[in-house]
Amino acid sequence: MIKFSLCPRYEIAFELLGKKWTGLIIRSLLDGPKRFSALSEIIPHMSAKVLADRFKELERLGIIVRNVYPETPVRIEYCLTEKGKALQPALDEIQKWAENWITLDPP
Amino acid sequence: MIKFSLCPRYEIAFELLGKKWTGLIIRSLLDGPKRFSALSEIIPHMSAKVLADRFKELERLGIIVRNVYPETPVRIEYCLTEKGKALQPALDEIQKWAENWITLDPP
DNA sequence: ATTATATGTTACATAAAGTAACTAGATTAT
DNA sequence: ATAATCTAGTTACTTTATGTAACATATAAT
Repeated sequence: MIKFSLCPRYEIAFELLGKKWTGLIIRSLLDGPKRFSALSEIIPHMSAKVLADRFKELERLGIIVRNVYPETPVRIEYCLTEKGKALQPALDEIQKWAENWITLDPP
Repeated sequence: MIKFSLCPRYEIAFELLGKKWTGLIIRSLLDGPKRFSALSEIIPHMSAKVLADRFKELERLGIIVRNVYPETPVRIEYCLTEKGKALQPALDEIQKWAENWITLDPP
């Protein structure tokens, strides 16, 4: 009997996207480079601790780069790489799905 | 100043996909209905506890249905709804991204 | 020296996931 | 009748991930 199994690359992709906040961080950065404080405002329920963790992991995986501008006060921007930008079609499809199938609770 | 913010439906979509194992479970079910033990074999590192939790949540969200066949021994199948099947394009794009950008460690 | 600002870090608390043993209900074997 | 088997979970307990709020560091302006 042939056993169905998942693609290992797909599994690795979901080690990333299957973590809380990651999909929101990357989508925010598709809009353009952003700094730490800006991301914190865009995703207010995410703690600074987790944002720092995610930035480190995304940088390690080559999905974002950290750019330091020694102004005053210092400005640090996080920017998607080609690998990161290449996630846009996938995240756009999730957006489409959400618009078609998610109903918001009435306020 | 206009503040960039994320689509609430997209955020809800990632409350789902941003949980460990969810993306793998749904992708497996796109292949056809499957039972508890089959999923456990397809995703061997996932515990039965979490699989039971995910099945309950996915059913609550209307993404899967649980079908009971009173054979002997009992057979229970989990099957994607239209809402669940509609995730296929998104997961296919993640698959494409993974094939283009994820390199596997050499064995 | 004091203040201000951005970018984080740290210590501690709670929630989520992992592990391994166990349960329930329905056959089937002894 | 009792024990063994099978699927589909559950339970008690441990470990990991995330949340919270206070603190640290670097730079420059006052």
